[in-house]
Amino acid sequence: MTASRKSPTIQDVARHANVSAATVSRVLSAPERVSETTRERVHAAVSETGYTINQAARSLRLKAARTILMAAPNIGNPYYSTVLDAVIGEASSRGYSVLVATRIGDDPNRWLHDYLLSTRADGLLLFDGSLDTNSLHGLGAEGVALPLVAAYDEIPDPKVNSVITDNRLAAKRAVRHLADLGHTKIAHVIGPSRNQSTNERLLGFQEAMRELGLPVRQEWLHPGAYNTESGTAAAAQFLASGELPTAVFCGNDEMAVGLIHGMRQAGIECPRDISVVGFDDVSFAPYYNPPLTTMRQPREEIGRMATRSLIDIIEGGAKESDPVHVVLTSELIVRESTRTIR
Amino acid sequence: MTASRKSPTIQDVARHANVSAATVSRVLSAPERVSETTRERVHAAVSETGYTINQAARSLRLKAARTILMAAPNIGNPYYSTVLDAVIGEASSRGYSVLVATRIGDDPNRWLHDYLLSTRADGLLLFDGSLDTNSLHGLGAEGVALPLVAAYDEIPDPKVNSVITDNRLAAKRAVRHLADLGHTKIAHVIGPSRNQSTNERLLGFQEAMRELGLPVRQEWLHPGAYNTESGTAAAAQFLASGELPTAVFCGNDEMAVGLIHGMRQAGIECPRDISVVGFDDVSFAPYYNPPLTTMRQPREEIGRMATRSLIDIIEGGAKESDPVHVVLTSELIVRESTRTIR
DNA sequence: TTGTACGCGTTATCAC
DNA sequence: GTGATAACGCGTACAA
Repeated sequence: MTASRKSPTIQDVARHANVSAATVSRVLSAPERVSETTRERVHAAVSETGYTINQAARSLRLKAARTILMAAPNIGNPYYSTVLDAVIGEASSRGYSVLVATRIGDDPNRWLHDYLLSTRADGLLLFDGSLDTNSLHGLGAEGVALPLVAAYDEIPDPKVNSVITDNRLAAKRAVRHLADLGHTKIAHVIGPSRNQSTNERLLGFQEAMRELGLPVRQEWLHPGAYNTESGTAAAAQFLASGELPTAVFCGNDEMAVGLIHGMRQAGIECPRDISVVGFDDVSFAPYYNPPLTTMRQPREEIGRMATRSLIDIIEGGAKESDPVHVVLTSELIVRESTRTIR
Repeated sequence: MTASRKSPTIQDVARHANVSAATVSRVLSAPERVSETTRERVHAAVSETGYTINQAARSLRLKAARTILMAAPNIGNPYYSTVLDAVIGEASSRGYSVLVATRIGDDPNRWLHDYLLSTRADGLLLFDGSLDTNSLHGLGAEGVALPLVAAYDEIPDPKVNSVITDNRLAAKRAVRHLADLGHTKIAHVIGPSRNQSTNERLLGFQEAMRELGLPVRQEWLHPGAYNTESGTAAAAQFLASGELPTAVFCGNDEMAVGLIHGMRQAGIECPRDISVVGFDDVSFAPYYNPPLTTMRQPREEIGRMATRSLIDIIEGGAKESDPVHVVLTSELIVRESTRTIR
């Protein structure tokens, strides 16, 4: 209720404890370098005054914010939000805060400047596959080493640290699963084309089909957008294609669900009439009706590993020489949305 | 490739443009207060040097970080992630960054200190209903006005700004919908008890049942945790209760889905044998099988409004006198998981 | 073990 | 319209 008083500074604490500001600072960051008695006095003064360190001043002095930035295309998507959860867990356990940004806009360079080269964030966790790593790496070349971990897909630039999953291999395994069940008429719902993981999955699909000697029909390739709506649109497209595929490999679970929904509207039941494989194994996948067969992405693992690498890079200094490349494997989870062909 | 050079400061720009640092600062924040010609010269110097403002220094000087903090219990939950998406959208359109924190820990005071009273964030968006607003408000009383908007439920403390939904009313409407369909044996899957919205929904359920002259059976009340697992557990409990309810009102969609799944395992089909109403209308609700009847929460709206209020408070200074209280209404979305009783 | 003095990069204030 | 100057709060040589 009192009028808004200035928050206490390290000087105030120093006065309270009859020591210098430097000593207070030492108590807070290197307690062993100060005597037992003064340490106690300072601690008491800290709680008396309700002192909290001023992060802005600290960041200015240290040229580090102890904050990382996670950039994702759409945090409302369950995939990214699960990853974010893991990122926050790992980061905060190491004393880092997490800044989140979406919809990066058309000028990633300007944007990155704003965030990273401004003592706002010490490093970038890049989950946006639609971004060009060249323009990012260009930043690093300006003289400032940019701690960056890309965690969305096969990175073309080996200089960029990355945590990825084997999208292509995973896609092949999904298609093989369908083929093992006797399916030969297999369609694919593709993700957004700007996204690199999309392309890897498409490549895996095509590769598997070729290896199996199965034809890829253009009408059975639907360009989607990783959301339920495009799954439903895919269903409409396949329905209109004259002949119906007996199985569909979808680029993610949301599209799979949209597809199944759309098919059901037309009287085509999954898995009775059509088998569907999703991708990601989002939280509701096992609870869907039918429970979804899908490629599980180790989302928490991705978030954890990427964060760990990034902070290691930040703290270890920029060891430009040896970029980290982690490849995690996806797992086929067979549930009830796929079955042997009649 | 060059050795890591220091990033350019406002002084460097000033030298390049043959002006003082003060002028550069003015060009950046109040361009109209500087002549056309020097303005151009400064802009040129900015791009030549690749200058970016140092936010830490700026925050230190201004005592503001242009950053807000969103605290939520679990960002992996689709409910919060959708809200976060809206929060980020609104915040960035007003030039603010968003810091996200979960797992606040046992000492919210200390935690808030760290984040808020340290020029790291200018305000708090509180989505964690398990937190005690008293200890939060206590902070404000220490002399520092804490910009805070609580956005999870009916706030007991009228001094705290809030954006809420009418949970109790919404619960009543859900139950009435079931009763209108002829149901009298109605169960409820409750959310986590620490959460206040849970209690409001429970209260609404009980109130509606009383007004309808319907009995509330203890075995048909299941204490859940807002996740799919507890929905399945609820199904098991109801199955074991001797008599099965013909309808269930679930505290959120994830539990509804878990319940339907669990029931199906036991041969009880929804909506044939049991009607289910969820809460939230998460993204997959319309695509579930059966499409879920649910109370839609205006999640984006909640995120937007809360963020807007918070930033207004931050920028308008702490007008302690008139806290903002926004109540948004939920909407009943009737789909196919509910039907008239046989 | 502790204190002094300086600088991190910015903006507001006051002159000119 | 523009420049000089001080101050924001902290950490760290260096000195004692």
